[in-house]
Amino acid sequence: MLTESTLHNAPSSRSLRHDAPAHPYKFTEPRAMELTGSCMSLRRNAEIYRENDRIDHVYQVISGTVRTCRVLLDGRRQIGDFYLPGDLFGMEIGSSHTFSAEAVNSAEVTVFKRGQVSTQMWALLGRELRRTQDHVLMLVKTAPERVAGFLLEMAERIEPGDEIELSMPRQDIADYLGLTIETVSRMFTQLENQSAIALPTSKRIVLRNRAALRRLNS
Amino acid sequence: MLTESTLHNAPSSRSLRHDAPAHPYKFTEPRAMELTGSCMSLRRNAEIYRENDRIDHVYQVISGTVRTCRVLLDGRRQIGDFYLPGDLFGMEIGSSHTFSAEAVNSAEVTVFKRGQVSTQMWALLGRELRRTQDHVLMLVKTAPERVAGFLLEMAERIEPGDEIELSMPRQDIADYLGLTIETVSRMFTQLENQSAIALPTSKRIVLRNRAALRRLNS
DNA sequence: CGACCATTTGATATGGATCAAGCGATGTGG
DNA sequence: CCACATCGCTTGATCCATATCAAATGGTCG
Repeated sequence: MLTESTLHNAPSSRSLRHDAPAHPYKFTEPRAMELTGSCMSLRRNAEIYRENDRIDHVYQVISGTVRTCRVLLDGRRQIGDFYLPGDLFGMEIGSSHTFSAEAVNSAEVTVFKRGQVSTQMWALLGRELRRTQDHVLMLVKTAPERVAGFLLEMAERIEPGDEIELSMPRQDIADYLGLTIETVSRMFTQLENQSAIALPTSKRIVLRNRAALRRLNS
Repeated sequence: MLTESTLHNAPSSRSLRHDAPAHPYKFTEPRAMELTGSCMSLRRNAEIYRENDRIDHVYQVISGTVRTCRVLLDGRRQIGDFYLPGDLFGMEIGSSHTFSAEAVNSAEVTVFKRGQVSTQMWALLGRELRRTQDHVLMLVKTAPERVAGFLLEMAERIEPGDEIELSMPRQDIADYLGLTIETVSRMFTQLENQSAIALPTSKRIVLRNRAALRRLNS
C-alpha cells in the first residue's frame, strides 16, 4: 500500500513561467521539484506537473487541495478536477499529461513512481473516469444546478457535517463549472436568499437545506 | 485477440419501454438480447444495455453506430460518446452502468464476457478516460467551436478523406454537444456560408477547409 | 400524391457573459 | 494607529449567444 514518506522538500524556485497567457490564468509561480517517493511542500499555485510533461509519477494529496487544468489558446481555462487530502491524482494514460496539476493553496503531496501503485492503477483510472463522466453531465446543466451540484459534491467529499470550507477561490470554481466568477457569486447569494445555504464567510458554506440543493441538482 | 462471432441474432421484442420521458428522448424500441460471444443485430434505437444494468460484458461495434447516454429527470439527455465500427464500448467501472447504450441506426455488435478482453481493459479504460476529458473541454467552448470540433473529430475517426457521412441525426449531435438541434443546424449552415464545409445532403459533409475548422476549434 | 419525420429558417426571449463599480478584508508604509 | 493600496468577492447595468417557439422546407415511404 501507499505509505507517506517523511522526506520534506521545499519547492524549487527554478523554471519560473513568464509566458503564461493573460486572461484568468496568469500565475507566475515556481515549478515543484519532482522527487520520487518524497513528500513535496507546495506553495499556492505551484505547478506539480505541466501539460505535455512525461507521465511517470502518481501523486497523493496529504494536505491542501490540488487542481488539474488545461488552458485553451485564448486563455480560457478548464479545471479537470479538485483533489483533496487522501486523493490520488496524476493518473492519465499515454506518454504525456494532457492536464497540468497545481496546488490551489499551500499543500503537501507525496510522489510515487507509477510502478509503486500499479495494483491501484485500475481502481484509480476507474474513479477518474467516473468523475469525468459526472463532470460532463454537470456541464450541460444550468448555472444554479451546477453550483448546487458542486456544493453537494464538495460536502460529500469533505465531511459528513453540514458546514464546509471551500479551499479554492471563486475563479477556480467558475473554471471547474464552465461559468464566470460573477455567475458563481450570484448563484451563491441566490441560494442564500432561498436559505438553501448560509455564507458565514465567502469560503465557509453551511448547507442549510440539502433537499433544496438536491432538487436543483435535478 | 477479439474475434467476430458468426452467430447472428435478431433483436428480441420483449420488454418494450413505455415509460420513457417526453422531451427529446422518447423512443419505444425493443431491448436488445444479450448473448455472450455472439453477434447481435440491432434495429434503430434498440437498447444494448441500460443505465443501472449490471456490467458484465464488453461490446465491439461491427457495423453501424452506437451511442451511450444518460437522461436527467426532466428529460434532458446527455450523449456520452459515439462508437463506430471497430470501437469497443461498455467499459465502465463499478457494478452497474451509469450510461445506457443504444444503436443509433441498424447496427451489428459483438458481445464479449469481460474476462475475454481483460488484457485490453487497461487500454480501453484509458481511451475512454481520454475521450471523456476531451468531451469536458468541448462543453466549455462556444457553439461554433463545438460543432467544428465535432466535425474534425468525426472526420478523423471515420476516414482520411474529406467527405464524411454522419450516421447520427441532429438531435444526437445536439445532445452530444450540449446544444439544441436548431443551433447545430445553424452552425452547419454558417460553416457552409464560410465555405468551411459543404452539405451535399444533410448527413453528408465535405470538409472543404480544415484549417478554418481547426481555427474555430481553438 | 399525401402523411410523416428530419432539418432548416425565422422571430423572439432569456440566461449567463461582459463591463463597470462598490465593498470588505488584509497588508504595508508613514 | 491610521491612510491607502491591493485583492477577492459581490452587485448592478447592459449585451449577446443560444434557447425557445413557430413555421417552412425537403426527403422518404406508403
